[in-house]
Amino acid sequence: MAKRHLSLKDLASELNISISTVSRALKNHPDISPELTRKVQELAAARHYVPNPLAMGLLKQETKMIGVIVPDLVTHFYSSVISGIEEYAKNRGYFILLASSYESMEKEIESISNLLKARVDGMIVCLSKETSRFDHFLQLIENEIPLVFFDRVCLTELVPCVVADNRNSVEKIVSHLKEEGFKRIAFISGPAYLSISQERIEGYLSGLKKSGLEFDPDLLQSCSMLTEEAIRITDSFLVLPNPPDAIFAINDMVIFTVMKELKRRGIKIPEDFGVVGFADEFHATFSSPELTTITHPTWEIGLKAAELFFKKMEDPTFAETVVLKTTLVARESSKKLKIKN
Amino acid sequence: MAKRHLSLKDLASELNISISTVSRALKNHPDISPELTRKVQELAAARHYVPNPLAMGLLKQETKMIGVIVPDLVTHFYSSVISGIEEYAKNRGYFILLASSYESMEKEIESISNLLKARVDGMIVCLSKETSRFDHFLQLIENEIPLVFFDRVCLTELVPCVVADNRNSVEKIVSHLKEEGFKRIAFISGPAYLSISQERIEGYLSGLKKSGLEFDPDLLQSCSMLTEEAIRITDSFLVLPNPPDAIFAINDMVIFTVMKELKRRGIKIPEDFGVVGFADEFHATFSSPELTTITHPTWEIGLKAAELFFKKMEDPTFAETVVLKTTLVARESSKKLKIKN
DNA sequence: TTGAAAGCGCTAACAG
DNA sequence: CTGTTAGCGCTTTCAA
Repeated sequence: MAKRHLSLKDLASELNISISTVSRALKNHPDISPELTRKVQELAAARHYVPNPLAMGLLKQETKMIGVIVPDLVTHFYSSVISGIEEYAKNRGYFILLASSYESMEKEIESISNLLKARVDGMIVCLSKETSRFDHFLQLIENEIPLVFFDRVCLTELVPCVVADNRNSVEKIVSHLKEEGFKRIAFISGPAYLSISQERIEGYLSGLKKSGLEFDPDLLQSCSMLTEEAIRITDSFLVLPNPPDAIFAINDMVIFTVMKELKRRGIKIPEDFGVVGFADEFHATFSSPELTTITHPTWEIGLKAAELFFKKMEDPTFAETVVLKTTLVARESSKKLKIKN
Repeated sequence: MAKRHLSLKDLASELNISISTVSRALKNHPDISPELTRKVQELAAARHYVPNPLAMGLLKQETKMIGVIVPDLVTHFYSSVISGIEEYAKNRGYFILLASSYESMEKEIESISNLLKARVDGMIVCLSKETSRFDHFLQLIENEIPLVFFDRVCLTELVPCVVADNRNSVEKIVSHLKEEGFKRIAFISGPAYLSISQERIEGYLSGLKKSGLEFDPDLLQSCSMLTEEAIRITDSFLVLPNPPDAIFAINDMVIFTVMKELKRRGIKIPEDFGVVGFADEFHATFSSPELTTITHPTWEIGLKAAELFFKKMEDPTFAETVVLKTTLVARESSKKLKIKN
């Protein structure tokens, strides 16, 4: 319904010159006389002329839009990464087209198809937790559509990736809990086919070894990340003949649920049970006790993903994986020692 | 870098017919013979032909994109509304172009300009908390660019709006606290020029009256919604000669901060002090005690805003304000009575 | 029943 | 130094 936007033609007819002259004047083409150039640019500014991206896109076969697919929008981790991507993209004159997979592979595939319909120039993606096959991404790669993964990644030999140092993060958690005096550390991991699950399990095993603790298979469980399952797993830990005295989980949602379940059972945190989260959701400091977590550089992950995206656009063979450092923020939920003093 | 997408021309040359025939066949134009139509459609399907939105857009002067401006992405309220908008838009074949104002009027204006450059067909906006002048929106209206506001709104005679029933929400809070036995209820509001602040203050006053409580100006404060100011106001309440025994705030961020400050001072919630939030951030149930809040139908706000947007596209004079009901979810932070039993 | 041509806004090669 | 023209992909008269 909007009024027709101003076009080069309008400027041209107003100045009684040709369209191409206007076009050239606006880009300071040396062929155009300085006075004319100035006159054209002044009129364009006065009229708030904005080039039509559709026309440009049609001509150049590019939309200057990046499709971004995340499992959901409402998790702080993702929205923060998106903000980072948006910031970097904006500075390069690109827009972001957002799509949610709602943690479903089917919706992920649908999102890709939608973004393709919108002719995005490429995509930045965090896999859904269901995604165990990668055909839909292979197809993008075959069509030479620039692609970057972050956090939950795959096909790392073909696609640039940005990930947190998951292995090291978990090692930090284990050693921190050990130092605080916890001995039997349980880990609720995510679906086995996810890269982040595998890396964190590796970190768990190596962390235990480094800390001189034994690995007990009973203390390592995979979780679909649903509330009910987090509760079920927590309960199953508690009834073990030799139960854990500390626990950490693949993300904060799960660990918040665990905390709630522990508190419901009258178990004291951190006196009886150490608890550590993963991702540092915004509200970690509002829980009681405040949650010790691994903090991810979410904004930087977004910036880096966008940076790699533009590299990938320039060089189709580019496929580096960037690993970003995380930080363990020790809060109350794991401070057994302090309490004892 | 991506391979050139398939065009009508490709299909036409493959079938040795003209482009316009292919175009017509694909939209089941009656002029085209059934067999040809079938043949064309089969080939198009086999080749996964997707019409080029840039070409369509250029022709029809529309991008099928809606610009959405929110104060930030990482607040659950906004990301949830966005999800709702996205859902509705997707079903109508529209995409969403996202922009954050970061609660700054300057960035809001910049976002509008950016979205205009991208030639969105219109915008759905929640005002930044700084926004006290509306020239930038008046300009959109003058240019007949469809616009819808949600939550924080303005220019309601000209623009369709979706808001929560703020007045009634606050009345619910006041009467709930009164019933729980609290007598001096303080309210930390937002900037005075925001519609939500005004409505909630109205609800505060009428709620007090209905509950037979007296209004004490000392107990009503405006807040910029920054952490430091929330702490300062909390402290100022506590040193009053006649301090409040309950408090609620314009949003959950502020009230979480207040809770932390109260706890830090050893004040017991809800025994000594009742606390109620506004917006029901995802993590309200993870705080300790669990936070009583007003729940907003965020998803529905998004759906409705999108619905109004399409109405506005069809009818430029349309400017209805839709008011959605909220719910008070009573949790521990306000349950004085239960505790006493 | 089908094809040719114009035009949406823009750039770039080619003329003048 | 400036104008003309073709073409990006598509729809839509107008012609055949």
